[in-house]
Amino acid sequence: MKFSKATDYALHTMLFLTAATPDKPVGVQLLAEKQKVSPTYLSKILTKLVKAGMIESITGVNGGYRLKRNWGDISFLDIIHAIEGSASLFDCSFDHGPDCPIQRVVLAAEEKMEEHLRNKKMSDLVQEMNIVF
Amino acid sequence: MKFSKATDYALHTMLFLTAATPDKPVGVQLLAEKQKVSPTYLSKILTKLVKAGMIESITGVNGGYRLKRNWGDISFLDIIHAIEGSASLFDCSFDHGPDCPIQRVVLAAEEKMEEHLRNKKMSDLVQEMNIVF
DNA sequence: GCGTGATTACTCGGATACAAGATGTCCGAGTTTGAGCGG
DNA sequence: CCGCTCAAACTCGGACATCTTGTATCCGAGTAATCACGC
Repeated sequence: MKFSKATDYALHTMLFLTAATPDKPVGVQLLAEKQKVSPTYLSKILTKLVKAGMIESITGVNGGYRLKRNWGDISFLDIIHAIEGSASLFDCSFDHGPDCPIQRVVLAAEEKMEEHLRNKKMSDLVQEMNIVF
Repeated sequence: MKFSKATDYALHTMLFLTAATPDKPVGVQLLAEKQKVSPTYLSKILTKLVKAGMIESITGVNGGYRLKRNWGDISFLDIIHAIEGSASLFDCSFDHGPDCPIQRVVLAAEEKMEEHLRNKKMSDLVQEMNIVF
């Protein structure tokens, strides 16, 4: 029960892209270098974000990744779901009737967390901090 | 990022023990049978709960597991932490100064979830449901 | 009837096996920019 | 100066390799109740 490193990388990359100029794409090499991770691995992670429609990739020379137009709407939860999947954190494997009271409690708790993550946008962070990235 | 099955088993076992008579120990065989899991594996999980001080094991014939005296205080969070460990869900591996804004957001969200789990006790569940176990 | 020992029904802990997922690397393929070169 | 070609700088995607963790099993050891047996 832990967020994967991939999520860590994805969040930081999104923060960086949000803080950067939105027009120019940023190469995966630069992004990887900042976070001390191999470019190919980071590229694999970012592909998921592309498929989720948050960023787009520009191929060719001076290519890289760039935010899509709808940024500002992108929340922490969106990014986490894109990487980790959006399945619920808990599956009761025991069949005691239609619904499990334990599952109900845990899912309610999970919902609390997701609500917080849903309300936090990347753009909020950029505002409140002087970019030390 | 998912709760392990071990946590599932632990929660259900605790619910069962809470609902059962507190005096008599319950054999691991019965507990395992209910949840369709091997007794040896379940025993390994319950050992963690013993070490966390929630239950105690009675060796010998008619032995088994039994709640400790302080039940009623035991929350979902206690059980989950006993199984999964109490490390935080997120570690920022990037060093941008003293604290990471991303980490702050995620940990705050985690705290929301934990708060909910901390306030839910096993005894609450037993009351509100007619035991279908 | 009563003590004593053996049997039985349990849990405990370590060692081990297995599977799945996270992490990371490598390489071939496609794409765009830009430089070089010939006209 | 213009256009063509080619190399370089990129990302993309699949196929691996590796490592960690979760899941599960097996077995020997210890323990307590109970049963059997002999006195």
